[in-house]
This record gives sequence, C-alpha cells and structure tokens, in this order.
Amino acid sequence: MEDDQLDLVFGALADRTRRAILAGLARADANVADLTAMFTMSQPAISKHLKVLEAAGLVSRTRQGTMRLSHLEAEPLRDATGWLADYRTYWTESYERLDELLDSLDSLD
Amino acid sequence: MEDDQLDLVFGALADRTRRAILAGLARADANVADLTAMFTMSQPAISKHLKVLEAAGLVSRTRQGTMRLSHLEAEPLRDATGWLADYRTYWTESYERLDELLDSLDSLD
DNA sequence: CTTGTCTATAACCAGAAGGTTATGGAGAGT
DNA sequence: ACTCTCCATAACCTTCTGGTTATAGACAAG
Repeated sequence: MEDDQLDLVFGALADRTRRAILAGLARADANVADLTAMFTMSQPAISKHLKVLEAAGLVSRTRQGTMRLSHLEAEPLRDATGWLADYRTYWTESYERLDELLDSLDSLD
Repeated sequence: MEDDQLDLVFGALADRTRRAILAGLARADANVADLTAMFTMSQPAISKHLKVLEAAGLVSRTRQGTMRLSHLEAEPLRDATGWLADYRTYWTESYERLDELLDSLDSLD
C-alpha cells in the first residue's frame, strides 16, 4: 500500500467522530441527515468528515433520490491492518488478548 | 481501548515520518542523532515526532549516558489492530490477501 | 571547570483541521 | 412554478501540526 494512502486512512481514523461514523455505517448505510442526528454537531461538519472518509476510500456514496447514501468501504481497513501486522512480532505482552484477536480473525471462515 | 488512546495512536500513525521512525526502531533502538541522520529534517523535528510517539505509547526512552535511546513499544499497535479487526466482516474483496494476513498472524505461535 | 556532544525547549511561521453560520443548488411532490 | 427537504459549499474563526532557527541544559571527557 502506498504511503499516501496510509496517510489518508490513518488520518481518517485519528478522529473519533469519523470512527463513530464508520461504526454507524457498519450497521447500515445512512444519509447525511441520519448521521447528523447521531452527533451533537452541525450538518456541514458531518459532510466534511464524510469527505475525509471518502478521500481515504473508506466510504462511497450514491444518490438515492434527494438523499446521498453513504456506504462503508472497509477495504482500506484491511490494508491498514496489513501494515500493522508487520509489527506483530513486537507485541510483547501476555498473549491473552492476542489470542482473542486471533480467534476473532479465525472465525471469519 | 479508550477513544483517547486510539486518537493518539492513529494520529501518530497518520504521519509517514513517524511510521518510518517506527520501522527504524523495529530493527534496533536508536538515539535522536541516529534518527535525524535517517531523514532530511532537523533534530528538533525528530524530537517532536518522538514526543508524539511517546505520548501514544509507541516509544519508550531511556538515558544512556548523554544519549537517549528510543525503544519501540508495539503494544498500542496491537490494540489498534484489535479495533480494526471489528471490521473484518466487511472486507469484501477476494480473500487472497486476507488469507495471507491470517497465515502470518497464525504463524505467531 | 571548560569544552564538546547530544538533546530538549522556546519562539516563530505557514498551512491544515475541525468546527461554526449562512447560503445556494438539486430533486420530489403538490 | 413553488416549496420543502437534503445536502454541499463558501467564508470565517480558532486551534493544532509540522517544520524551522536559535538557544539552553545535561553529561562525559580532558
């Protein structure tokens, strides 16, 4: 993965509002009004966050009548995970939580 | 993991210089002068980056005579990976690279 | 104790980030 | 055509960020 792309992805994830937006979109696609209702924040602020997420490739959007539906695109999250995985050999703590993570990853198939 | 902590970790990873510093520290501990030599950047700039990494818990530092050795603390990277793992079910692309990642994670024990 | 090396800190700067309010444009319905 | 809703954009403000240079502090060695 390109450094530029990682900048955008990690940068997008560095804001808790954007992480919360992703969490919301994980449950269901949503329009801007829906997302604005989820936060104590103005609608333009949400639109800006969506633009950041879109630039990072984490969200795609389609017109649906007068609305614009935001959809989670989780692919870059895998790429980011791939980058992080390079450091797994340096995870030095007890393996409890690591096992947990591995279990959850294994449960994929 | 706390939201505050994730802010710091993802924020720290959002800069390519800091990611490169982590990559360097993965190979060996290093002092500020060493790291400064690795980049076309002033020493204070590197010190600032180290401060950010330290705040995120990704680097610890010990005095070694007149030097200060920086040491990689990868634990927060695992926490970040854990957060990202919640989205694994939304990785929609072909499973080739995912399998690769799972293999590498499995090879841990 | 003076000198030299390594690092931190201060002061500064330009630009990016994250928020606001105000406004304008696009579609659907009447 | 009007209107209402949904959303984007512009303009603005404040704070944070990432860099700089200049300087001061800590430690080792003469």
